[in-house]
Amino acid sequence: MEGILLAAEQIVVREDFDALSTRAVAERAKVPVATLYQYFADRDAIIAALIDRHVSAMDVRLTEAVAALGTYSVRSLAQVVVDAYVAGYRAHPSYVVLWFQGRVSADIVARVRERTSRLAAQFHGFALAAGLLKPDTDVLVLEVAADAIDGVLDMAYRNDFEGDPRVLDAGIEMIVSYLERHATPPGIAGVSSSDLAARWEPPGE
Amino acid sequence: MEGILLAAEQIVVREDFDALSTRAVAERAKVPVATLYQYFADRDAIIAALIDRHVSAMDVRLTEAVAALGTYSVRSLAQVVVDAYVAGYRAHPSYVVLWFQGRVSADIVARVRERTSRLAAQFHGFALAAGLLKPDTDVLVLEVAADAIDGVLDMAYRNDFEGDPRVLDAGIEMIVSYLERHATPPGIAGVSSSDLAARWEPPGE
Amino acid sequence: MEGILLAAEQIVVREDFDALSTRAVAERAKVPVATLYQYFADRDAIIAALIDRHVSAMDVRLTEAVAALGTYSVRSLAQVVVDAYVAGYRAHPSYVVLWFQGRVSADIVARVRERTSRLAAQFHGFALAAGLLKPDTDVLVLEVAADAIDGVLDMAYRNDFEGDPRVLDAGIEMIVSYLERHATPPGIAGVSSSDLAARWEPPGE
Amino acid sequence: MEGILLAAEQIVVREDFDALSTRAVAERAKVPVATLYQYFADRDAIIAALIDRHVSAMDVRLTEAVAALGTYSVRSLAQVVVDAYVAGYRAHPSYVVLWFQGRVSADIVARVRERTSRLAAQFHGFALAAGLLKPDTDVLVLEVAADAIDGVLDMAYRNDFEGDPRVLDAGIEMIVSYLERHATPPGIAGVSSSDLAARWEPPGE
DNA sequence: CATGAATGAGGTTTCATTCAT
DNA sequence: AATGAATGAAACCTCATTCAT
Repeated sequence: MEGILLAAEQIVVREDFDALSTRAVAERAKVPVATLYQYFADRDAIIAALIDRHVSAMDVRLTEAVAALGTYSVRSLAQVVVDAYVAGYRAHPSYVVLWFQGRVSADIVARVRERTSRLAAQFHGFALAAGLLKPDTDVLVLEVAADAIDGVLDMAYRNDFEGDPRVLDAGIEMIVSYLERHATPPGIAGVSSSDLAARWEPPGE
Repeated sequence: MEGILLAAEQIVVREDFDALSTRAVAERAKVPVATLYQYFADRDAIIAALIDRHVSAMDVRLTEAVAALGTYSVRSLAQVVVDAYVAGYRAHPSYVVLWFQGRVSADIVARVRERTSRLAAQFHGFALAAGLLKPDTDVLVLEVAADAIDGVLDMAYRNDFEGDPRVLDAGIEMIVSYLERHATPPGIAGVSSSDLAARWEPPGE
Repeated sequence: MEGILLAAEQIVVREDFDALSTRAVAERAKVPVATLYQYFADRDAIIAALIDRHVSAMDVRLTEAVAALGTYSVRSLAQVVVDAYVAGYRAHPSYVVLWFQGRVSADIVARVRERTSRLAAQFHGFALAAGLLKPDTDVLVLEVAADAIDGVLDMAYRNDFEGDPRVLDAGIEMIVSYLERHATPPGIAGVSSSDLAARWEPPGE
Repeated sequence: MEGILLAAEQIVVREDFDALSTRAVAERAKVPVATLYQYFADRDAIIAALIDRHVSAMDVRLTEAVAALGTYSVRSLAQVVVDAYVAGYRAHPSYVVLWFQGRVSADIVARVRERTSRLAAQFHGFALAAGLLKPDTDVLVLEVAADAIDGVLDMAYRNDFEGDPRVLDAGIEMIVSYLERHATPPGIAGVSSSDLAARWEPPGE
């Protein structure tokens, strides 16, 4: 079962998403196709499991990276998020393909969207409590920003398997400029972690 | 041959991109499958032809929309580009699917990228001649912006078949803020078309 | 094990005979598939057990119904047999499917045939002893009649899940007309149960 | 395409109906499986084509046999119908399996039923015009009789691949006794073909 | 006695493409 | 130029059964 997911990941990274067929996974994992169906209801379930892994790993990375920040500002938050993704993609190149091409069934799309909303809500709560965003800032702003980060990463990785750094930098610029419209002066200038009014909480399941 | 492309477009818009099989196209066009191969080398060639149509139509729209502007600024340019795309998608819903899911073969990807570069170069030439961007602005800036617009549209249409207007607005905001970093004061404030130092030239084939 | 057979029955009645897979049975019985093989040699053995249940239940019904008759004639016997089956099918709709589609392996076919012969012999012995059929009537006549009743029921239930009453009535008419060719005058006119020369014996296992 | 149907027939007669898989047909016909789908929409279409052949051949046999009768009575009609089927089954043993196990999809069931109705109507029209059945005889009687003949044949062939002649004879007895209840005296005694008031017409499509 | 895990064999269907006519 | 016919390859999935634990 571990082996199956590993094989699926390897296929995705060495070939492309469309190559992720049950046959190919089975062959690479060196198990009969029927064995796949012991662990996964169908092909979509394999993709979903892969994406879930990705999401979990990314959430851990993100949480830790944010917690480790020395200075909190909308810029440093945007930067740290993008950096976490980039680090994650570097460690597991399959994530790039999975994340941007794997939203294949309605079920998976819904799960990814739900997760984006959860993240946005978490950042919204934190940024407001910490005084980085104006008190009347709508959650929507963070949802759009989250989507934008997703889009920037898509752009950066679409044509460049390593993630085009110019696109990444430009993307961060764009997002920061958008967020700063809703930021407080400290949210723009930055607040030292020791002066922070709120604690960053890891997301619960 | 016209009929074949028409059929292909209808399939893409009524079903989805994966439904664009040679058999489906032939059936809808009411020609035998073998006949497709008289006009197109293979399935990818059909997709490429479809995308070429899209690109041509969009380029015409874009060119005309830019030429018709009353006031030129980086903001009005960004806005008019996004508007042109939105209008194009509204007129031909198949474009949404084609554009964001049709980049299927390396050949097609290369063509799309080449076209983005061409557009970016054109805008770069115009904006510099018209004094909207600082003279030392690199073409890169406009390529990144062009990619960003593409990404914003992708975001806006990914989850919402009509194009999420909030995402579109936020996206324009982001792009404008990025471009204004490289803009001249008139590029920010806007220049009346009658005072324009340069002419906007339609792109040649 | 009771649960397994119950599950199998439910599947047959809610879906159809082809849905009676080991997996489906195990799932519905909430036991692992492997556990089925503790109680049954293979899939056919489950079907056979199901049919055996059906046969036993039907035999009990039949025996009691015949024993309860007030007047004995070939007509009343044919009628009571068909009625007993119809009542059985009404009580256990799974029997319809099982009986007419369940003869799947040579083993099961042989068992069903053996049972038909047994029933025919029993009726033959009784009818002769009771003076309802001419003394020289061959067992064959009753075997054919038994098969005919089976056929009539098949006909009646093949197209109509409730059993087409017109077909049932016509079928009884046909069988009676056939049996009356071999019947004695009392076998046609009917004999009161109190005047009966022979006792109806329940079939032994 | 001829070869495909031939192969399908051979499989049905040498193995059984469940062995009629696309793979098996293709193998025996020595064509790739994909070729089947050039001529048949799916597996059911193959079965349907087989049954259609059967029906057509049987209808021809039936029509000719009835037309060749010297004496017309309900008995001779019942006999000739059963004889025609028996001769058909002898010539093409696959028909037995097809006819009694091939009614697998709703579509096929409907077609078979429609054909039975057509035949019944045809016999009804003829027998009334020829004065063999009482003028007020309902079509229903002939539909039930047609079903009964079907049932008798099923019985006769179910356990005996050659068709048990005792069952066939007994079956004819049953059907005749049923039909004679609705027959006119000439319908019972028989009418010479030269004295017949009506002509037997082949069924049109 | 119970069962998680594994699996070989097979099921139906679709695909893009070629080629002789 | 047009096309009917053919097809190799692959897609996803289900099945009954075994066996080591």
